[in-house]
Amino acid sequence: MALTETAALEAGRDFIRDIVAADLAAGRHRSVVTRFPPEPNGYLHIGHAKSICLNFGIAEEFGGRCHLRFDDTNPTKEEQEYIDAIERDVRWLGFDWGGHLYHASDYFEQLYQWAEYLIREGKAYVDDQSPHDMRATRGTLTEPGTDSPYRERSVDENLDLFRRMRAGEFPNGARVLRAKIDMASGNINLRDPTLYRILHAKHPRTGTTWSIYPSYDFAHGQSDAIEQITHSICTLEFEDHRPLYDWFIANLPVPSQPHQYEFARLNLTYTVLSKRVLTGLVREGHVSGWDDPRMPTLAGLRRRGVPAAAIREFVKRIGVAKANSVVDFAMFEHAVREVLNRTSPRRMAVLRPLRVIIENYPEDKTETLEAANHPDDPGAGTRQVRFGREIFIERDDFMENPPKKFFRLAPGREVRLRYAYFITCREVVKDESGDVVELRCTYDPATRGGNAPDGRKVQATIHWVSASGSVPAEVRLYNHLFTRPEPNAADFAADLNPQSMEVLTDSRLEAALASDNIDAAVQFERQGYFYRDPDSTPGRLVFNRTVGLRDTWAKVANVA
RNA sequence: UGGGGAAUAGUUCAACGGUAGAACAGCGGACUCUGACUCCGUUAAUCUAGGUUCGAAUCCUAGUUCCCCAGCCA
Repeated sequence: MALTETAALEAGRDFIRDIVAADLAAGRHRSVVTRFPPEPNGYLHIGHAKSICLNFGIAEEFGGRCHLRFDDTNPTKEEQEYIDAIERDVRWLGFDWGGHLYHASDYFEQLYQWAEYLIREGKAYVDDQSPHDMRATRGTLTEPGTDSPYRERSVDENLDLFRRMRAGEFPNGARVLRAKIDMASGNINLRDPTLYRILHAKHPRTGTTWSIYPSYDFAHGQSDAIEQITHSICTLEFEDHRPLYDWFIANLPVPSQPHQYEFARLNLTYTVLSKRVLTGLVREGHVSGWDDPRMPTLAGLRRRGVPAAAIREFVKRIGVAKANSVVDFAMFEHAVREVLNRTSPRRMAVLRPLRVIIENYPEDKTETLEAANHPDDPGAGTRQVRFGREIFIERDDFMENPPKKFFRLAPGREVRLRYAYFITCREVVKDESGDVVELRCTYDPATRGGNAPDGRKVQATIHWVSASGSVPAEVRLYNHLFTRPEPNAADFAADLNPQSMEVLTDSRLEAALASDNIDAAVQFERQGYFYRDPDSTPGRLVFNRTVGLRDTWAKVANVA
């Protein structure tokens, strides 16, 4: 099938898409088939999203298909929970494998038959060496290995032993099946790699049917071949497995000839994308779970309020190449803001409230004012917000002794309450310790809705909620999980940011937020994008900050 | 002293022998009922040394630096 020009333009170009396009143009394949092959031993993270978008994206753009295949060859590490989570997350990201859901374990019998085939061809043997001895005879990076004393067993003996391995006659670790390639190869993967190991373990799908399991190398390429995968795309660390991948394809009667291509995995500043580390964070309780909003997992990002579209947009922007790289986290935040700015309804919320009494506003009066749901999109409609004599503003929006560049409320100064009135600060009320606890202000009734008939200007517009028109809430602010741009994965606990989560317990939200039933992030005006957390109860809303708005004032304030 | 890869603005990615370009970040400005958004401007790069060529980021040679590989993990 041909690639449409618009799809090509939108997709952008990278060396892998170039290869696919060239293969199609040269007629090497009639259509492209890719696959995303996760091992179900953890949750998917944003690094996987890069691979998912690449594999499913290429299939989409070139009119082919992409399979979801679980690489479930190690039952000691894999769990059903992960299988379920991975399917959910790929779907959430926006991709569809149609009927093409597969498992390496679907091919266990075929793989086994191919292993016997290699034995009969004299290209595989059962090795009785212990793991320790195998390591010792493998050689080093600079010295060749030495042949196993079991390397020249007869085909019959190998077959017998291998069948007995399958039958479960031997304990874990007693023997392995190895390919007979070259113990002196400069590529260590070719020094008689292990094809099967004995593992008396229950597999999530095959149960106790098997007591031997194929290695990644023996399973992956052949699974690709069975599924007629044309382009098997993986990360750089598999580059020197490619000769082995090709060796199996060349030496086995497989139904197709897939090729492997490698790209650089994603790294992000202030983030660790390693299953080992992510699993450690969860198991050691540094986070509340795989879906903790500080986690770079898709589940965590989703709970934080990051839309799938933002992740796709981010992946599109970072490109695909073969050079190791670390992407600035700001690039990710930019993609999130870009999508959310376009799509999020606006609301007002006061995170750290400061009480304001409007002295000239009648005690018993309240009124409703109209506020736009999205200032740049009239089609988004409006909502009513309640105003009254007692309101709350953000503590940060008042300074008793403002520096030159501070435009917001200060004693004697007039500002606009968004969509409401101009107010002027008349008096600052403090407690015994000198902390500001309340402001006494006056409002100008003529400025209703936020415009002064006399055309006078104010320097700032601030957000607010009224005491009677708001509900209390908990708001969770997140910062980087790690303190350093490039955390030490080997000792990740040392680089954890103790301030990665700040919980505000007495925020107040515009009442509409209590009844909104929006399953997406909302912009709290002037602050950022926030998403309702499942910890919310009917009586107490909990919101997560997805990402803050750009804050140039913070920069100015920091410099001063 | 083995094998496999990679080197372009601060960061990520383009440029496929013919004017080194974009995005993010930074800086300056305009606009603004969000110090947001948007818009405008601006700083800033070909790892080094040779060679081929009218012309090299691109081809060749030598070197430098960085990454991956010695699981019965993937």
